[in-house]
Parts: sequence; structure tokens; C-alpha cells
Amino acid sequence: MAGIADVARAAGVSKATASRALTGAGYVSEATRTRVQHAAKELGYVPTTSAVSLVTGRTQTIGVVVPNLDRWFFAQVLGGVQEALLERRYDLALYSAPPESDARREMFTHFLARKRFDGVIAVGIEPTAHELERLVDFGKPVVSVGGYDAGTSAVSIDDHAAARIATEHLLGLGHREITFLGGDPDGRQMSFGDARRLAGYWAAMEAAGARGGGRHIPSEVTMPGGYGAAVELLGDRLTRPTALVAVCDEVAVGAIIAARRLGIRVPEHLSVVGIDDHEYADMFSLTTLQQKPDQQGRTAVRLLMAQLEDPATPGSHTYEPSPLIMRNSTAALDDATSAIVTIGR
Amino acid sequence: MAGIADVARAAGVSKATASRALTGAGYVSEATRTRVQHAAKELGYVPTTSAVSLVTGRTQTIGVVVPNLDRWFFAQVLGGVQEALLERRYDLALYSAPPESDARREMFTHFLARKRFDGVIAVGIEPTAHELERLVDFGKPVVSVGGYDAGTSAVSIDDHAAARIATEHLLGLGHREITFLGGDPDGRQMSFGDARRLAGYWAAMEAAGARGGGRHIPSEVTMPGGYGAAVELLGDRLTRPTALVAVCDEVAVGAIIAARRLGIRVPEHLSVVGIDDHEYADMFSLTTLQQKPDQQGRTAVRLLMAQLEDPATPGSHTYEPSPLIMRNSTAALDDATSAIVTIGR
DNA sequence: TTGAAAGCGATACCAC
DNA sequence: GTGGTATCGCTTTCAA
Repeated sequence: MAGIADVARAAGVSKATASRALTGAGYVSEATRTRVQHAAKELGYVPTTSAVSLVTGRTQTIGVVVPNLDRWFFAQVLGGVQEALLERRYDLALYSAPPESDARREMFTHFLARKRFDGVIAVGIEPTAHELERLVDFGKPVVSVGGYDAGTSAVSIDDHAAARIATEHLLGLGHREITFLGGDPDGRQMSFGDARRLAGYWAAMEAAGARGGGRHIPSEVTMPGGYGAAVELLGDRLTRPTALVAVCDEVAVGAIIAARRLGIRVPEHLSVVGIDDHEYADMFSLTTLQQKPDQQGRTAVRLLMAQLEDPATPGSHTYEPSPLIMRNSTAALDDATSAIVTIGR
Repeated sequence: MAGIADVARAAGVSKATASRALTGAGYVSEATRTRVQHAAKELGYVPTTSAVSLVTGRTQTIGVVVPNLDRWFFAQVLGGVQEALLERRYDLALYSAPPESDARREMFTHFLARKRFDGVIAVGIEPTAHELERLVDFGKPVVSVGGYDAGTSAVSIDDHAAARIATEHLLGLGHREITFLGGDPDGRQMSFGDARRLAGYWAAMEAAGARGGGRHIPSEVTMPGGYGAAVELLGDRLTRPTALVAVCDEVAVGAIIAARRLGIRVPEHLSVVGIDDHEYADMFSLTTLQQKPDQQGRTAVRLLMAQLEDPATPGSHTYEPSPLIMRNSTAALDDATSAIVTIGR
């Protein structure tokens, strides 16, 4: 529990000098600096953060807001943010709460007001008007990841393009009956990014004049959600599409499992494309558009730090790449597939 | 940015009285109390945490240490902890870093020293001797979840019993060739809980005189890990067991997927039991031993709060229940199964 | 029941 | 370069 006063005494200098020597701000002779540092180490001195915060106004803490922890994307982003923050010796205050929940409201009304952090990273969140307002008059830098871009800095993939490319890949293989799988049942709760994906899908379908073959089947955005929806969708041979664009890999994998159980072979009888490159993608040979959420987390931290150092830094939306990873879940719509589908009709 | 001085002025009282009225400590007349509270609300007053911490010594923050974020168990625990903390208006400082990593070392040497939190919840962690030492001389209460019980308070299921029950279930169905699937390849890194499960499995096998039919196949403790290991294990018809106890549901599900791909029917040709009751368990009809990590997280918070209120509270290990959930991934070893296995031999 | 004043542990300004 | 000192915003004796 040694304080800076102890360090100063041990080094035979004043508190002021000790502080300067330790923080590196201001002039200190090389000799005293080393002497003070030595004393500090000797005594195991660690500055009391609350005291530092009180006087400097900086907390060395970043607040991170996530809707939940059990979806791959969020967990990955959080991991990346954590790493990047750790490197910079920043603490991470976690606030996870689903949109529209009491906990979420509580968070916004209570915690954000506590000016406890120097900045906020909001993951996959489309804030409500009220939340947005609070975030803004919070007066500290905000960076959003994979979500709504509220005029603040943001980082995400180009969701619209990703889904478009996925769809075009399928169209290029000759598919016309392509269903978009996943996204919240009652559209309202569909996350911002997911909605953009759906839009990208429709854009591609329309551009190819295949609007008629398109359909959106909602589902919870989880593997079981994708599984359940796919069982229903694929169970009916009459209306079954020849290809699927899934809102994300978790849903895609659920669909593949459903297809297998129904005796529908992927990719021979059904092509599936996902978005994410989830850790499960490989074991299902899933063709997908890759994104690296942990990288996005790191980028978000970088953006935030830039604004912290120079508040004048303009907000910017960084789009991370999302390349197509070809595996083995898609195939050309050949005669065999057509035949099978036709027979069903 | 209203401070308590502003509130006091607005209410026509001194800072001292305002503080008492707001914190609820000390005598204040009912009249002034409401007047102060009103003024505070009016001005949108929020106490500056660093100032409060500086004088009270309490940070209203709990540090949570997890090995990583993308395993179901950890994410669930973290979610439960977050909720319970939020209710109590505590902040959650997240420290996730894999054991033996630089980040992990950094965490322990640097962050824990920052006396930034009132207590620590360590999830699924078997601290090294050095880490343990730091955690202890950190001098603040520590509660561990699902991991090593360092004489501090702890909460977990009875891993040994869970695996034993799972194994006995299989033995009761007539199986003798039962393999334990999962756990780190080179035993050393096997988590404390996982090691206990393996021990419980062996205990049951031995008690049934079936030691000879037992085997431990290591694998990464993930779905792809279980998948990969199961493909190898089940691919060889000569040595294939008739039943599997998986270290957790993720591994169990990976094994089921592998079995299906190999044309091995579950449960007709292969019985599988998991541990967890993961959100995927249902869609695979997985029989498993249920645990509720989020509850464990909540319990951990309760234990911690008790110690915070009264440091004399003795540490205690709370065991949460882990009931057997019967679904449809296990079946009696009947003639059919035996026949199939025999043919293979 | 209330108010004045003394810290909590650091930083930062201003003389020296 | 270095040392006194005011200060950050609040809680908490101690008197009144």
C-alpha cells in the first residue's frame, strides 16, 4: 500500500518530482528519474487509479456494450477488443444486455452517466433514439462495430456487398430458386447488419431478374434457429429452393444439418452459402464470406484511441474486407439437381 | 456535470447534508432528504466514481477473469455474472486471457495490482502458484466458478459425480465398451473440471469392473475438436466403442455429427452422453447432464457480495445440481448393436 | 439534525 | 530541474 509520498521519501525527492519521474511528464534529471523508479519498484508502488482519475479526468477504462455474449460474432469482437485494450493497459468495462430489456435501459440511464470510462465501443447495436441521445451527450468518443453507424466512428464489413456476392455466386452457378435464410421473424428486431445483408441479397436477385425465385425465411439467428427453419423449408419438396444464402454461418450450418437429416445432399442437391467463416465452417465444408470480428474489435480500439488522443479526429466508417472462401457447399445447378427438384414438383 | 456542491446549493443545504441524504448514511430529516433527492434528480446529478472510490476505498467494480470468450460455458457464466452485478449496480471489469499466455501474465502482474475492484470472480481457472499468490495477497475476496477451489469460495457442479452418473447410465444400458471423449491432448492443460470428469468416468468404469472397456481419447474441447476425434475413433470398426461419454456437449455434438457422416446411427449403433445441456443439445436429442452456468455466475456474485458485506464470512464451496436430462441419444446395448459391432470385428 | 473542515492519493501549476 | 501547494469531488469526523 505504498503511496507516492513513500516513494518520494525513499528517493529523497518531493511528491511532485516523484510524480513527474513516474509519469514521464515534465523535466526530471536522468539521475533522479532512475532513483525514483527504483524506489517505486522497490516498494511495489502502484498508483491508485481513482486518485489519478480524479485529477486527470481519465479513467483508463473503455466501456463495451454488447447485446449478448453467446453469439460468435459478439464474443469474437469482444475478444479482439479485450486484447487490444490490454496491450494499451486499458481496462474493459463490460455491459451486455439485449436490446429492449430492462437491463439495457438500466445500463443506459445509470451506467453511462457514471462517466466511468474514456470512451465506448458499441457492438452490433442499433441504439434507440433515446440511447443514441445519451451516448452523444455522454460527450466521449463512441465507436460502433458491425452495427449502426450513428455518425460516430464505425467499423464493419460491407454487409450489403457480402450478401450480394454470396447471392451472385449462387446465381453464377445457375441457381434461380434461392432463399435467404435467417433474420428475426418480425423484421423489426432484425439487426442492422442482418437487414443490410437481406437487402444485398434482394439487390442481387433483382439485378439477375430472379426476383421471382427469391424468398426470405426468417429464423432465430442461431444454429438451432437455422436448423428449425430449414427443416420446414426443405421438408416440402414442392417448394424447396435449390440454394440458400444464410444470414450467417451459424444459420447456414443449422441448415446443412437439417438437409443431411432430410437426406438432401449438400452441395449436390442443395447449395448453401454463409457469411462469417465461423469456426464451424470448415468442418461443414461451408463456402462463406469471411469476416474477422476480432480484427474489427482491434480496429475499433485503434479508432477510439485516435479520438482519445486527438478529439478533433473526424469519425470515419472503416469497412473491413470480406473475401469469398470457397469450400464445398455450393455446386452448379446441373441436370441432376434440376431433375431431383423437378421430380419433386 | 453537476457536482454535489450544486445539488447542495439548489437544496439549500451543505455538501455534507446533501451527501448524507443521497447515500443514506447518517441522520437527515425526512424533509431535507426529499428536497435534496429532488434537487439531485433535477440537476441530473451522478456522483463521480473516482471521487467516491478515493474516499471510500470501494470501487463498485468486480473483476472477472476468464480463459476465453468463445466457449459456451464461459460465455454463459459471464452473462450470469453480468446480470447479477448489474442488479446490484456493480461494474464488471473483464479480463480474458488464455492460461500461460503473455496477456495472462500481464493481467496478473499489472491489473490485479491496480486495486481497481472490490473483488474477483475467476472462471474456470486453475491459477498457477504464482497467480494464486497474487490473487491472495491482492487481499480482496475471490470466488471461483467451475474451476479450481483455492480455499476461497467456489461454485461449480460436482464434475466427478456428473461424469460418473453419465457413465453409469451407459453401463446400466448394458454398454461395456465406453470411451471418454475430449480433454486436452497432453493432459497438462486439461482444465480442472474436465480432469474431474475424466476421473468420475474412470471411477464408474472401475466400479463396474469395466475398466478394460474404457479409453480416453483426447480432443480439443470444441465441436470441431469432438468431430475430428470421433471421426478417427469411430472410423475404425474394429476398435469402435458402443458408447461415448463426452467431456461436454460441444464435443458430444461433434461426435454425433461425425457418427452420422459415417453412417453410424445414434442411438441405435452408438450411444452418446454429454455434460452441459448446451443450447444445441435439444436439436441433437442429446442425453446429457444439465448444468446452468449462468446460475453459477449469479451464485458466485451472491457469494462475493456476502464476503464484501462481511469479510469474516467463511469461504464455501457451493455445488450446483446437475440432473440427468434424458433425450434420445442413448439406447440399451441390444442384440442389434452387438451384432453390428461383432460383424465389424 | 446540520455545517465546517479535514482528508482520500495523486497531478499540475507556478515559483524558485 | 525541483519543491510547495492548490485541486479533483466526494465522504466523514467533529462541533455546534
